Amino acid sequence: MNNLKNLRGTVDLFPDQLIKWQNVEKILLEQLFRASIKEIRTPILEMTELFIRGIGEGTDVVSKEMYTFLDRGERSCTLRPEGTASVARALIQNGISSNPLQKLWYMGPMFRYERPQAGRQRQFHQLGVEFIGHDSVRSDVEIIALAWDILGKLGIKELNLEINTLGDNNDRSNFQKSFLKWLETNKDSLDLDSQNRIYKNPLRILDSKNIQTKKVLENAPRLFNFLSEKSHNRYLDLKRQLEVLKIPYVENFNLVRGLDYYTHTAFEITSGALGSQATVCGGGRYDDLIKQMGGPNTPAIGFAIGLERLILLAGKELEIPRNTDIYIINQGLIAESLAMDLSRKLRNYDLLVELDLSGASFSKQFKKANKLKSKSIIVIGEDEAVNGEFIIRLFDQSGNENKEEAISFENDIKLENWINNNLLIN
RNA sequence: GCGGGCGUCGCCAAGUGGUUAAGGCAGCGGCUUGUGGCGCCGCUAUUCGGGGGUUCGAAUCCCCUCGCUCGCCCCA
Repeated sequence: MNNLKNLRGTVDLFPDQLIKWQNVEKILLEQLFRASIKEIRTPILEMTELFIRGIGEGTDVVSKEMYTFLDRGERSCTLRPEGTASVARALIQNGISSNPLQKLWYMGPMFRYERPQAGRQRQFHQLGVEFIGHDSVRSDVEIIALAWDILGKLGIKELNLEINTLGDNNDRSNFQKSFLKWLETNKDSLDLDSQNRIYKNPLRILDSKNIQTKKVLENAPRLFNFLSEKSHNRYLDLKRQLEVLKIPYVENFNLVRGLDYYTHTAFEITSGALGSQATVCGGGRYDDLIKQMGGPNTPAIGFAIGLERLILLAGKELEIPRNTDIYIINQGLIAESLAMDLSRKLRNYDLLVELDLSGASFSKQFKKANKLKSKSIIVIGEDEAVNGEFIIRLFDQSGNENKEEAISFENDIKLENWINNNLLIN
């Protein structure tokens, strides 16, 4: 008995499923290309320290969800749980000042040790976009619009955009002082999880889903009231610009992202179709991160889209594979090499060509071609090998006689004409 | 990390203590020894996620374990 299995929370993807992945990725890449956003690739494995400093020690991601181990050189390594910290590190390390304004994207696997469920795996994939060095409200708007449009391009309906502002460092520490006092006096009315967060990560308490806690929080001080005039105006401007673009949003004053580095704008795009893992896209501004990590003072904003959740939401039309254009039926020693040679020649065209390698009877090979819904077939057997010409035939599912032609192995012009007239029309 | 549901062939499943574990799809072989669809015929689980136990007897009952799934938590 084979007891080798994939690790929990990881999956194997097979061709049938990957059609949808490939189609989705193709649309994503096209949108990013058109918006002139450039790709960056950073290592999947990084020093553990990077995430502790970048994401924040108090976060759940860092404190209990990382895949961390010692390598053979006794260095503590971690499989990346998200992409932003690595991008920031790479930019700082390679000299950010020579290119202070950048629009970047990345895509790839991320790892978090969590209990798997629908839309949540231990190895999952994210597309992330980061605008580095941009501090204008317009960059916030472009980031949000980009995320919104990408999801729209994939035909995903019924999405909700939630926005909030977290203010700058100053606003937040003013708020936290007052909030902490309030938490201490109201500690007993909070749920246990929230009580545990009071000193570790008080902001997250705002995002609690506990009904009782939610109710009590209604009387808590609001971050919004601690915003400086500048921060406040920034937020109003963001809303105004979103309205101009007719991007519908809902304000959620309790929206706090789970990673420590966010400032000002925070947003999430959710879908009811995903069950409890409703967030398909999350992002926000992180003006202090790069400086905190030892780089120059560089504002930035970004988002990440969860690809597994995106695949769940994307339409069925993206699951349809392209059918074979030409299926080459062949048998016999000479015929088989002629067939192989012809298949190579056919790769010069935008055609999906499959060479039958089974050596099975012609009947079997025909059945296979039929099963694959091949648009046409080429037959090469001993007769064809002797005569120096092959038969190419249009081939529809009904099994009726179809237009066919004998073409010499040397007559490339005739072959090309036949392809142009019969296969490349639409 | 905590709670609920589930686990029979590659996929979908019937079977809830009693001789050989239905059926469908897919796959393979044949009818057609070199020509498709459709159709017809045949083959494909010594075994019920894994391990232990109860019993004359277990896929069916009990325990443990693994996995999936839903919710909590967290997040994308």
